[in-house]
Amino acid sequence: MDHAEAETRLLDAAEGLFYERGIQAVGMDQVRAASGLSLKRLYRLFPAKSELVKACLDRRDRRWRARLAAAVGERPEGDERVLAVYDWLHAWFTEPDFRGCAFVNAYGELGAVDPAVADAVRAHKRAFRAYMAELVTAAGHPEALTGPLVLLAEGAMTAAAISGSPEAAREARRGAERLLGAAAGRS
Amino acid sequence: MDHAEAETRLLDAAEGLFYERGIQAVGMDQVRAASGLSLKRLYRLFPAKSELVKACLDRRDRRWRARLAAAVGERPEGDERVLAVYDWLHAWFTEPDFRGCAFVNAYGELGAVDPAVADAVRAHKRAFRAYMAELVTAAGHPEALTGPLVLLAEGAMTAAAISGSPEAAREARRGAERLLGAAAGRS
DNA sequence: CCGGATGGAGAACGATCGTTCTCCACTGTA
DNA sequence: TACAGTGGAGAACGATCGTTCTCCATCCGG
Repeated sequence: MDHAEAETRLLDAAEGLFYERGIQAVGMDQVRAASGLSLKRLYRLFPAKSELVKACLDRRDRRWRARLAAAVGERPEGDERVLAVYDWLHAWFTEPDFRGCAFVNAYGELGAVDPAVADAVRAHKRAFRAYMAELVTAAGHPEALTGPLVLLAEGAMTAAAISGSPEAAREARRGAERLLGAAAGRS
Repeated sequence: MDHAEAETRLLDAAEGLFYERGIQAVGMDQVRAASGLSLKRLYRLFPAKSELVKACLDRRDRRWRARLAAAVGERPEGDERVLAVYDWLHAWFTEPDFRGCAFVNAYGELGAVDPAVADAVRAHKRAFRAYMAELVTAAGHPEALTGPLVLLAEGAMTAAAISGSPEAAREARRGAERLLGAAAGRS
């Protein structure tokens, strides 16, 4: 197993466990067992748990935004692309292992105690907001609509996690349709 | 110091520390030091940390909803009362020690690992949603508006926590005004 | 076949944490 | 003054965790 594959396996295992059970609740030995690597190799790749956490968050940020952008990109330009965000959220919430926004979870757990985590979370949310602003202005709406639209998405993530139902995405979409003027909405 | 005062001091200290730094990051000895109680007395009041955590969440739920209801009750009936929620959120976000919704934080940290925490969080959010539904229908709006209005508030809590700015409450209010039909809004 | 390096398995270490226990100072009573 | 009982301070215990170290099997060039 070469360096790149080891790192991938490690990040896959760590990210999955951290997301499923919480970061502090997962020991490095469980990460080792799930990744199949030896503890020595694990610590050569990431000399401390905090660096492994940061690497997981960074990779998840890139993947999450890429998946969102891919789903949005399939829709025609305009309001449809804004609303596609909520449809993608619904698909995400429906995944069996969905447990909320990993960044919100990490912030609640470690934001006050680990500045690197807090920074990563802020950067992720800032990037999401910037992306939404692009979609909103590209659809010809005033940028001031971005705030509420972001909050609907944000609220849907935590509401879906806590309630265990993807319905919040539908509610968020209905709210977004109304905010946008209910012109291009489907349902 | 009698039983009731000891319990109050303990819950005050524990809730403050848990909220400020996260639950797992605070040791029972720090709770003891902050409360001024002895470890023996502390464990007589709550035989385990998990029960102390649950008591903190329960008390915080009652106080949080009472404070919200008090602020809302000062406004005239109708849309004003719905919008008062967001104004109260803004005041809350502005408090110097604001660090997001304690229930969302607790859920991210322990929801997957402590069912009592998960239950308390679900109950809190359910109660908030029911309260919003009351305000929405009392103002003569269809109940279907409750979902998006709740999500705006929910999203504002986490956005304000992560960004460190209370501005999200203003954005949520503007979104809510638009959802309600922009009839009774102020700004 | 051999010697040295590599890496894996897992024991070991030091710190921390939740919880319990020990010891003692103090109180109220006769 | 003697004494039983209460409660506080903090040591102690056992478990867990992040991290490092030890030991051994395996491989490779000669």
